[in-house]
Formats: sequence, structure tokens, C-alpha cells
Amino acid sequence: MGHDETRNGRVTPHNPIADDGDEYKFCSTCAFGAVCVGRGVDKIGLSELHCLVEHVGSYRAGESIFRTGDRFGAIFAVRSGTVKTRLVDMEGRELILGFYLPGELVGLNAIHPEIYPCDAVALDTVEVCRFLFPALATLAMRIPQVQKELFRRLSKDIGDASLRNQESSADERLAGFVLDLSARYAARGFSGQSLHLSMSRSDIANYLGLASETVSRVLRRFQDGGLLEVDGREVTITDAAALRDIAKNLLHR
Amino acid sequence: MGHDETRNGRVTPHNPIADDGDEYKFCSTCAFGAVCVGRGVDKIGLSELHCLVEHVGSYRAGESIFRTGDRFGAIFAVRSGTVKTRLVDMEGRELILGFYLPGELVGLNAIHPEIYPCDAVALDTVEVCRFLFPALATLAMRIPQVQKELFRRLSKDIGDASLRNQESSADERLAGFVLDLSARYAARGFSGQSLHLSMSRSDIANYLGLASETVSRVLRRFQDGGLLEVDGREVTITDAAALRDIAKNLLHR
DNA sequence: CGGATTTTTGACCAATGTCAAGACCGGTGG
DNA sequence: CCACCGGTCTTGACATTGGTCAAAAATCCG
Repeated sequence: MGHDETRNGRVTPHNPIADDGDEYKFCSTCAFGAVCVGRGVDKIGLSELHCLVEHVGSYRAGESIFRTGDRFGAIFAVRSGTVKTRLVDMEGRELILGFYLPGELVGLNAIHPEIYPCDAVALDTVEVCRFLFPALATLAMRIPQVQKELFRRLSKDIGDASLRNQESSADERLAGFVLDLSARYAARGFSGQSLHLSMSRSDIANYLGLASETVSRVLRRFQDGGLLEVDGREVTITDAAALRDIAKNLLHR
Repeated sequence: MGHDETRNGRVTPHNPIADDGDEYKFCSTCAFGAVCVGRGVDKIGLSELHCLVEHVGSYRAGESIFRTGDRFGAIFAVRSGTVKTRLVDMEGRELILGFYLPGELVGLNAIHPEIYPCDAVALDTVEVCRFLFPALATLAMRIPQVQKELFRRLSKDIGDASLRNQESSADERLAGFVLDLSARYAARGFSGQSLHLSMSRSDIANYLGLASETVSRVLRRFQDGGLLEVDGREVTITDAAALRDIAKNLLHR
């Protein structure tokens, strides 16, 4: 197979993977880490949460974790790899809704319609934790921190999604995109300095509402301007301040 | 004051207002209507929910229901009028995040940061119900339907917001905008045929990521093409099918 | 190595933004 | 009642960003 070779050596930022945790520690990059780590969930609550989780995968690049129209039954926390969510319209065009890194939750938008309203597709080798939603909701009724964490995650996704809607130039979008990815890796303890884009240029373009040619051109311009180094899908940020300055109009968090 | 004169006569689609309901019926357009109406919430749960609500208002056009940075304490259901949420950046430019009609919930994006991440501003005379969030969350731990309804609303907002992100032409956006408003009025029992835009052209433009001039021009073109009648802020849809056809690429719900 | 796919680059063009002027509309005060 | 005023809306002329098309280059993978 060879797709998990990075697990043997040093964990690199290029293929971050959450450790498995145990009943008391839980996965360090886990979606519910905040619930468990140092926030006083009692051991019983924690182990109940742990019981409810099921590790699934690996998925290979291109495989679906769920598909549009599937009955909603669970939300998924990414353990390793990157997931994209997308819609495909009748003409076969794709619309990318989001990218999910280790520690992030996929499927929260499916609670309402009770079917998954999009596909979730692995961009590389992906492992996830599955939380059966009815069980999670039941647990949330007994453990306030679980309920709170769910509300928090849902609310955050609303804020993030609505912030993405602002009109802005290609430069702003790209700068914002790179900084956002960087911050999200950094938040989970990985390098925010140099990052691997698991998605194609056209996925990025689609997600940002641009043409893939534009993504290429802007990245090149950023590189020429010394803001970052681009080598294929490896990106190293060399002037974060300048990027932030370009993206500043995207009034973030 | 005279700002609530419409309550005396026939309720018009131009200033829809939710009725006050009672302990068992609840406001007919209430945010939690679905919880209460015909879904088997027991009378105790219902009256508890009712106790927790506080009617506030009226706000006049331009007044704020909450402001960016205020400590988060409550979510608001619009009872009458229209609310917009917006950010204002350092240069004083506005970014419109959304419009809220009677029956819709404002403030769900504030749960996560625990402060309101935007202003909520009345566009006309507005009345709201205030739900103190801690109390609501507590109630949600005892009444499954309340919890479920909260999850549902949060999840729906994620879906709606992320769907707004697709790149699309000015025509598609405008057609989609009008149809969306129309459907939302219709869902609450008001006329979806003819509607009043409580917001200025520049608010619409800002929300859709367009210039206000473009909004004017597209509306004019739609009118010339017989798709709708525009008279200032009054819009009557005359060819919904054609509008749907234009907006079809925005793969909706 | 060879074919497929992705990415880059260039030339061109259209959609939409910007700027500016004028029309409209509602409210106010003479 | 009318004239004026401020804001909003519309319309026109023009500029610009970024999309489209096409081809070359790079990369991937068997």
C-alpha cells in the first residue's frame, strides 16, 4: 500500500495524523478535544464519548465518505488527510463547498435536511472518526460540555461560511485562503509556515469562485513578489505580514 | 407612534407580523413554531418555552438589536419587520451578511465567539422575541424537540450560507435573491408573489457582491423582459418559471 | 519511456465595476 | 401649495479585472 508510510517516521506537516488517544486523553487533534482536554468532563462522560466513536478508513484519494442524498446518520471528524465537500449539478459541474483538515468536523450541514446535501470526498489518504448523530445528540442531553461543543461548532461554521461571501479580488481571496489554511494547521499543532495543498488548483479556484488560471497567475505573482514559495503543491509562506495586508479587507474572525 | 397601525387592519405582505399566540398555540410564524405546532411537545415544555421568551421592540429603522462585540446572551426571532446583519470594517465599509424576515432567527453565529460578531440592524419597524441562550440551552437538555430544533436551525444556516458562495453572474444572483425572498415569505404564509424590499439597492448589491448600479440595471432588464414588475421597492413576480430558469445554476435546496 | 492529467502562460474579450450626471421621491419649512 | 433638500435610484460612458480559449510545459504514474 505505502500510503501510510509517514506514520512510521516523524509526523510531518504534510500528512498530519491525529494520535489515537486513549479513554482519558482522546485524540489530541480530535474534534471534541476541547470537550475532553482540561475542561473537566468527568471520566464517565469522556469514556462514553469515546465509546460512541468509530474509527473508519482509510479512504483513498477520490473515494467518498458520504454522498449527496445518503440518509444522514453521522458526523465525521477528520483524523488524517484532507476532505473536500462538493455538489455536482445536472451538467456535471462541481461546486466545492469546503476543505476539512485533521480535527475538523464534516457533515454538520446534514442535520437539517436529514440527508447529506453534498459529497464528502477524500483528497488523499483519509481516516475519520464517525460519531453516530442520534447517540451524540442523546449524549449532549446529559453532558453539557458535549452539547455546548456541538453548538459551538455549528455556530462557528455559520460564521465562517457567511464571512466567505464577501466580494473581493482574486489576490485577497488567495491570500486569505493560504492564511486560513496555515492558521488551521497551526491551530492543530502542525507547521503553519509550510503547507501542502492536497487539492488541485481547479478545486481551489472553484472554492474561491475563480478560474484555475487565475489561481496559477496570482500564486506566481505572490511568488515573484516574495510573499511565498510555490513548488507544485508545496507552499511556504515567506512574508505572512504582506499576505495579511493583502487579505486584510476580508475582515476575519 | 403609528408604527404598528397595520396590526389593526388586515395583515399585509408588506408588513407581515406574527400573531402573539398563546401558551398552546404560540406565535404562528414563531421561530420555534415547528417545535410546538403538531409535533407533540407536551404542554409543560411548550409553556416553559413560552416563559423563556421576551418580546422586545419596536425598533425603528436604523436601530440596532445588538452590536458587534456585545457579549452574547440571547438569540432573537424576528416577529415583524426585517433585520439585516452586517460588519463594518476599519475604513467604514459595510459588509451585509444576511437579511432576516419574520419567523427567522438572528444571532446563531454568536454562540461560538460568545460575542456578537456583527451588528443586527432594523431595516424598518421591527419587533423581536428574545430567547436568553443559557436558558434555551438548559431547556434543550430536557426537551428533545427543542434541542433538535436548535440543531436543525444551526445546520440549515450552515447549508444556506455555504450555498451562497458559488460564483455566478449578476443575473443569476438577482434572480436567486428575489426567488429566495419570495419563498421565505411564502413559507411563513405571506404572499410570495409580490414583495416589498425593505433594504436599499446598495444593501442588496453589497449582500450579493455586486455594485448597486448593477442591481438597478439587472432589475430593469428583468422588468423589460417581463419577468417581474418593479416599482421602487415593490416587486411583483410575473414569470417565476423564467426566474427559476435563470437562477437554476444556483443549485438550491 | 509514454500517455494522461495538471499547471502554467499568453492573447483576447466580456461582464461588471467605477465615475459622473441626472431623475425621482419623501419630507420639511416657508 | 410649492420650492427646496438629502438621499436613493437610474442611466450612460468608460476602464479594468478576471474569464475563456488555446497551446506549451511540467508532473504523475504505470
